[in-house]
Amino acid sequence: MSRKNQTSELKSRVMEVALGHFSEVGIERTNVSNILNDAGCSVGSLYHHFGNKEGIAEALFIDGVNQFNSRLLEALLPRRTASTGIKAIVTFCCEWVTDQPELAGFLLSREVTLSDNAKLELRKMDREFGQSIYDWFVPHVKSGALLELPTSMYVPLICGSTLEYSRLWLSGRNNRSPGDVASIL
Amino acid sequence: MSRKNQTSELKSRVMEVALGHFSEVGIERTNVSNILNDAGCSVGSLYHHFGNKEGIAEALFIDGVNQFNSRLLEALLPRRTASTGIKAIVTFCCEWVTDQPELAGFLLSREVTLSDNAKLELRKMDREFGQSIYDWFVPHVKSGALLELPTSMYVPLICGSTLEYSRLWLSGRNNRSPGDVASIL
DNA sequence: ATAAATACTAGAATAATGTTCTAATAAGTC
DNA sequence: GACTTATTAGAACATTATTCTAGTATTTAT
Repeated sequence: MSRKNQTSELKSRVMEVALGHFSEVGIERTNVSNILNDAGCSVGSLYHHFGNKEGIAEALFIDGVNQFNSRLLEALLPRRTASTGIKAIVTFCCEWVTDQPELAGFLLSREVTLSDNAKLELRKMDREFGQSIYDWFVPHVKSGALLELPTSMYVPLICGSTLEYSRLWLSGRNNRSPGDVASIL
Repeated sequence: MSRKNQTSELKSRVMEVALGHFSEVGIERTNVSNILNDAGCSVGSLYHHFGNKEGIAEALFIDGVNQFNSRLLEALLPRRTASTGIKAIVTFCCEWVTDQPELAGFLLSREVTLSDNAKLELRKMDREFGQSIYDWFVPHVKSGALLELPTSMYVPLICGSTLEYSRLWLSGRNNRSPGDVASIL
């Protein structure tokens, strides 16, 4: 195997293993040595690729947000009416959380403290994502199908309840999964 | 000063200082030694009173939830109609977050990993709080003023958007405080 | 094809820091 | 006033993330 492949395989193996530990006991309480053992990685390699323990969390976080954003857009953009669009967003959130509870829990926990670099990258992703969403929204606000509100309020209003329910489910405080609830929506 | 007073003063001094550090850089990245210095507390005392670093976070968490719950009930219980009640909850959340951003951020971050003991205590608080809320709700559901839904869905539906907006504001991602938004509600 | 440069791996050594432990001190109690 | 208990103190300890030096494989340039 070429080195590139070998390397990227090692990285994703580390990230996969780390996510398991992080979501089970939190970042602080997972030992680097456990990750090393489970992923079959040496100390040197890990620190070469990720810098430090937070670096793994950061990579996971950015990957996760990227995946979430692009899938959400896939679900939203084809919709032609305000109502089907909003429903698509809500349904997508519910299903995404239910399908990958570990990753969802990790992202929603906000346990990660991002480096300045990661913050910049995330802000860039935010802007691009926000712009795509905005473009979809504009015609529906203009047509009067959706209320005109300060832009910062749409996301919390549309996703807030769903995410809050998801948090409760992820922490084991209610039984029906968001995906299950969404299916009767 | 009596020892009891001295002790409880030391404890709250430690908690106050710790909250400052926690909300600034997170639990993991605050050094116990910084807390000790800033609070004027010895290693022995701190570990005697709190057990370990997480113990401080736990105490802060439980205190915070207690305070939030009791104040919310004060705001809700006097309301006589479904609509004024729901509005009271939303307004209260917005104002509470805005008034004590550090504590709110700390609670919403869910950075704390609770010990089994703390979980039990919290569950007990949850039950009592839930019961009080439930008692207020019942008549309004019966009268048809509020939809009948699975109980686990009321809190996310009523508070989710607000809390999500709060999280965004607390992380510096939008400018208008929840309290400010609520004032035009 | 060979040399030079680069990317990566390895794990022992180190440093940082949370926690324990023993002794001393002060407050409360009988 | 003696005794018990709660609290304080900080040096010693243990854990664990991270650094560092050396070595190995892979790519690139000549």
